[in-house]
Amino acid sequence: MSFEHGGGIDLERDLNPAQRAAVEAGDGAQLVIAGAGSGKTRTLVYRVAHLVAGGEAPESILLLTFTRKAAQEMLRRATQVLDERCARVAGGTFHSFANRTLRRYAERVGFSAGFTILDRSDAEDLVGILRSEAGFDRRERRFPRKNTILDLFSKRINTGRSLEQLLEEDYPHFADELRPLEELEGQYAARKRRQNVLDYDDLLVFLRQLLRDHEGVRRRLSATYRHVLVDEYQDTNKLQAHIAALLVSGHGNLMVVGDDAQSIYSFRGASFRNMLDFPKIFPGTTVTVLEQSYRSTQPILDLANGILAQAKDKYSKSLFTEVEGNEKPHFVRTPDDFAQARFIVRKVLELREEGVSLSKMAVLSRAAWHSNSLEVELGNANIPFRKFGGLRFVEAAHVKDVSAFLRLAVNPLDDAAWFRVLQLFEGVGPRTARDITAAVATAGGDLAALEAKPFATRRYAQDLKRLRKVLEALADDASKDDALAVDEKVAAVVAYYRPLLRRKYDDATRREGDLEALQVIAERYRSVERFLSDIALDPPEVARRDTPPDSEDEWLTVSTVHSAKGLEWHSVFVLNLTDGHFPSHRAMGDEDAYEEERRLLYVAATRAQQNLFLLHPEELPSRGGWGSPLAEVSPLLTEIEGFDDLVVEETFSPTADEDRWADADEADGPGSDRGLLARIDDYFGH
DNA sequence: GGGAATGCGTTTTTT
DNA sequence: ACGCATTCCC
Repeated sequence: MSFEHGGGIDLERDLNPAQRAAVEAGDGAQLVIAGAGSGKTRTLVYRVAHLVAGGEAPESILLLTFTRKAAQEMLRRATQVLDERCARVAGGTFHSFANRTLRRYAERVGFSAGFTILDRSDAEDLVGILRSEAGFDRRERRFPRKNTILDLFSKRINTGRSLEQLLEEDYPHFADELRPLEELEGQYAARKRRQNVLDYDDLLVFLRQLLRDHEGVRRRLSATYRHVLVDEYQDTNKLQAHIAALLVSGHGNLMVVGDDAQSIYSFRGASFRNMLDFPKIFPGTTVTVLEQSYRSTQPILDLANGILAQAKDKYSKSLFTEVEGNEKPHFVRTPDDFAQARFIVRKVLELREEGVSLSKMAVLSRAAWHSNSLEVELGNANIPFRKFGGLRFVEAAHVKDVSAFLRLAVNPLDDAAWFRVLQLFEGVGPRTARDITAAVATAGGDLAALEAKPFATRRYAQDLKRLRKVLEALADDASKDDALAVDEKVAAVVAYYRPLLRRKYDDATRREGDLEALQVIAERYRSVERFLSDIALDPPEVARRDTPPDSEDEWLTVSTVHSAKGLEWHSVFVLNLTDGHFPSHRAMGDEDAYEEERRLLYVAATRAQQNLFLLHPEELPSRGGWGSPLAEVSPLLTEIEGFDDLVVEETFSPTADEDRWADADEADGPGSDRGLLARIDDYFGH
């Protein structure tokens, strides 16, 4: 198409009337309620292109999205629609925007520009240190654990409720601990400030503070970003909504896009009420509703609408489509987990024979571990796949260890990093790590403290001495000519860390591979600070499962529903639709949580363009280990009115020769050579 | 007796 | 991978 090479945009041709209205709207506040697959991204892309085409400087447009990848993708598309100018539009997540802005204005909120960022587990470690310092770990009465404590602090910040309220509503059994928790919260804040570290919530809190309390800065930023666009607005929290509003306080040019029915992040304080309340903050808001789906067939939408019909609280909207196809979603019963995996393997191979590439198929689940046995079967059948969601590359213990060294080189006051690094040594546990950390802090970050009195005679004295040397080498002034590049620093850390790694893990070889990957990633960076903040805020995507190198471009997606947000595939499989897996048993007895499970299923179903398979294993290994209780069909499905008519029901059992011990070569059984063909293709290529 | 190492059971989602 | 409990070591 010619429009890809610039020369103006054809809104008439490329957009429907509702989309066009949103794209062409004038200045002011705008709310776009966009159903699944209704061209929400397209609308944002064209809006950006339209603004730039109309003469707006690209640098004065700010696009806030849920992941950095989403922003990059949109801006890439905008450059195709218009021209290269769109690549200069500012984009990223709220957190990365906060990071960039605070680096410039850190002093205004009592930090200095070199601050380091604590991810969730670092923050937990720090809370854990404070918790035991205060003696809460050795008390008679039960005291909340570090991750519960952090949940409380985080919810207070992100929802605006008070600690007292939160305890009462969500943790009544800890209601007596209000005082100590408040105290702990104060200490946590003070400690972070002293160490010049920020956690995820702080990035937002201090950005808001900066905007709210510093008029000059607010004006300058508001003048810099003359148009602010926010994607996935249903998954923003109060704090983020406040930040967006403050950012545009000078002009009111704010466009937010979202779908209340797809709000799936309330566990971290998000509220789709932000959508409902938006027009209250900005009277005169233009509201647009996008209801036509360009993604899914009508039978899939019928089911999706059916799921939503049960929802308690929503904007009403009803999706329709002109997409061709009348195949109803399949509701597939299998005897167990294993059969479920076999069904998927068989179906995936079958679809591929029909010409659907692996990259157009996805298997979605409620929780990352639900796909464990499937992954084994995919491996047996030689189906390349990539897994998204669950534990990430940079969250793996060995990667965290290496980045902790780098953090110390940048910021020797980072207690959480010390705590982690010190425990790598033989003879150092939580208690000793805490003492050494405290000694360094008292010395104001002077590494000489490592070789001072009490520790100099312990058996780990040599380790501390070497640690000091390594850290000093890393901290060498970056402006010097012979300073190490970022990847050289990573290499230096890895070389030092390797023996420690080998002592700690029996699968050290695999982990060393990850560290090599980390080194490659580091090559792209010119400063350790940047490298570290990206690791915390925009974790690089590294496939966690082996994909045969010759099929890099073609792999099946295995993902949590959360990580599938915003994406779509020709064929989608949803795993484990049983009472307790999807919905998660954790959501039982909590109406709001249960409603979120419903929206989650809605998101899963609306990822599908042509085929949707809902799987129900009738028997799953039970959680305790003993016995194998029958798994009831997910109430999320049985509650749907007319469910039986909305789906095609089928039962699948692997044939006898397809049993658990069957060799992969015989996996497709007699009478079928489809699987064989697929494997021949795999092996020889086309 | 304090603290480190070891083993066991459980596992929602993520910036 | 983590918390938790038990065992082991200095």
